[in-house]
Amino acid sequence: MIKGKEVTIYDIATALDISIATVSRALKNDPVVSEKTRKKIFDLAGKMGYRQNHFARNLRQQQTYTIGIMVHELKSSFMTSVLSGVEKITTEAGYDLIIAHSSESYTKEIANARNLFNKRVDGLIASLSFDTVNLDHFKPFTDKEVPVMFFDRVEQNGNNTVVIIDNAKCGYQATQHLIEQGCKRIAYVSSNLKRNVYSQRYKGYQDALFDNGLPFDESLVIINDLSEKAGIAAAIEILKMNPMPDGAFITNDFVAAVCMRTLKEHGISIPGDIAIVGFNNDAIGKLIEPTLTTINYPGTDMGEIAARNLINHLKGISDMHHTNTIIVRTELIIRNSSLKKETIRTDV
Amino acid sequence: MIKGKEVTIYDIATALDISIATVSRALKNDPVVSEKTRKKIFDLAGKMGYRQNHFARNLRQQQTYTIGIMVHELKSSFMTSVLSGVEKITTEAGYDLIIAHSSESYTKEIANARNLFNKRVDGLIASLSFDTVNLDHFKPFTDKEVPVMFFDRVEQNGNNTVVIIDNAKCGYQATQHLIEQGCKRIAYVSSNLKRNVYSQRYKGYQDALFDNGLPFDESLVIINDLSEKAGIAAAIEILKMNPMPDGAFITNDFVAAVCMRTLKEHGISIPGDIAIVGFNNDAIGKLIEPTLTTINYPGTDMGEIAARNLINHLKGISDMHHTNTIIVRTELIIRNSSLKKETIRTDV
DNA sequence: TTTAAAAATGTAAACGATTACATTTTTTTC
DNA sequence: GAAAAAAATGTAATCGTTTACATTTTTAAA
Repeated sequence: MIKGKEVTIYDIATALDISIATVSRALKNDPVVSEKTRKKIFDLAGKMGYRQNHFARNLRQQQTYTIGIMVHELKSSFMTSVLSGVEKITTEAGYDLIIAHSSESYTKEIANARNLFNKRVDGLIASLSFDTVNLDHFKPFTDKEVPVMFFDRVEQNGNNTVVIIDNAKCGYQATQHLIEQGCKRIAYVSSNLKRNVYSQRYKGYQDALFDNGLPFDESLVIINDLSEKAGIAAAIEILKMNPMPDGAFITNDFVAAVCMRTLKEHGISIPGDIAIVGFNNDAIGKLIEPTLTTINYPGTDMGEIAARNLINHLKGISDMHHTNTIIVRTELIIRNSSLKKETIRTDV
Repeated sequence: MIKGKEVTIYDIATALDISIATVSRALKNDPVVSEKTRKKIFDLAGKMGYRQNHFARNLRQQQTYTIGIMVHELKSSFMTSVLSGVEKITTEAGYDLIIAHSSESYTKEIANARNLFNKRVDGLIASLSFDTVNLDHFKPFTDKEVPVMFFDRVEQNGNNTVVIIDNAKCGYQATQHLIEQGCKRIAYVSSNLKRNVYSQRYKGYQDALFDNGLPFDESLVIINDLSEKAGIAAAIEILKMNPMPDGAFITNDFVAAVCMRTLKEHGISIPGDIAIVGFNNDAIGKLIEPTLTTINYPGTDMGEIAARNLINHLKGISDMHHTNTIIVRTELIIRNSSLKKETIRTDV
């Protein structure tokens, strides 16, 4: 069956002298058709090179079998992990995936939402951009009852279903660890506090200080974006602090790595002069020197969980709206950038 | 127009008491409809919240406005760059993108090809897996005249259209650079030589040795995959070589970084004892110590070029088949891992 | 004003599946 | 062996566009 016109159920029906209805039913494994004809149809379909026309099916069924995913960027290892988790589940379930990224721009995010809405995705998975101010652009989806699953960067006040990690706990853990290493003045380097991930880590940081009887000093807080430039700037600022902090919790591994490089260039020793904890468990953490203590952030799991819940909802297996918040487990990975007290580790 | 049934061109036609044909034409900006009615139709469509049904259109037009991209993995910064380049172009042109990745498995690649074929993508962009042995699984596409654009890892013997870099030249440049730094025994660490990217770099390596009157020594060649384990293994092998090489061309930045880490753990100084050149210009190159000399690999450009050519072909603007090979420019980025002679650089 | 040409609009048949409902065939029951 | 029940198959409408071809309306030419 090389080249030429596409094979349709009409062709199969004609060849077998039966009706298209039976062919259609057989191909869907509808138990109502007899085993004998089912086999005949499958055999011929295979031989003729039949492939289902999804457009005809989707048009008729008013479903797209497509799910959209909106992310703020594609280039971090966290996001590619999420993506591959989502892709795994959606592919298994026979759904297509449309990926839209906003490059952290609110305007672009709105455009993406509109685009995916017009493409009529059956469901949506989304993580918010840096400067997203509200969720109005998701209203068309909820109005049309298209389920939306938020992950990582979310807005928790509404009654959205979200998949997140416990950012406050992680922030607390990271800070607590630095304190245990003897740090007394701990800087907090992070991003836009409008986003839950950063504000919650901030809260954890503050709580840990408080619980350990350490003063909170706002001049130790540096807020910027996630660029290389921001990492360098943070280092410069840290160098200027007087007295210099003896610890820093930097909520992104890449920024932490850049920051560390700049500090080292200025003769600062890590962790000797300043102990550092990052966030995300990017691959770089094990390659830079010293190796970076960080929070492991299970991207693949988050992606799988978000996708699985969405699809189960679509298939009517379970109702997403009953589960409001899913929290994924994390862990502190201790490496050398924070170990003021203990011996060098090369095992993690 | 919240909730309820979807607005169709029938609704618009009825409301305006004109025919659906005119509505359809107006919405496509067919110049045959008068400016006056066009405006009326657009206004009402906006007001009623009309959105085109792509399934009806695609069914009728026998086009999917979807292009597929097959990659061997998603997690490298090179591949995400390619992806974002492709995505940019396809989105602008109104095409959807379906991403399929094979995790370097030939079997999975075949399955992905079949899947995308059944989804009836209008065009395909592909980079081959590690152990792909032939291109038979792309035959259905060529049979149905679905254009296929290969990039990076390609098979050049057929008459495929390919977007690549000049791997031989890059290999030559990297090796030449090491030689200029005084290296006499240069190891070559790479992957499966079945893939053009690695075999061509190998050729460049050999040619550079030859042109400089250096002997080619097969015992200096290490072939493995791209994993962390492979990087460590390569370092161990290098350490065992006697005499140890004074330079190494490692055709992947991540592997190079891991290898360097292991070498340093064994007390080897870089570039003092051994100078190293990587490949890809990953972000890690600027963060590890010493910073990594590498070949800049323009992922975004490759993605954009592949996508643009494919789409121009689909739109009939140009014929892909006239252009067989597109070579994208690259450059050697010299950093500290290879500088035996010159002074430390912090500027690149 | 009539007529020819050009511009605008309309009619109706695809595109390829799904599925409610109708009909036929087969099996079971008495 | 007839009637009833169950199983299998068929008929035809439907999903929302696009577009070849037909028709009407407007404009230009004579």
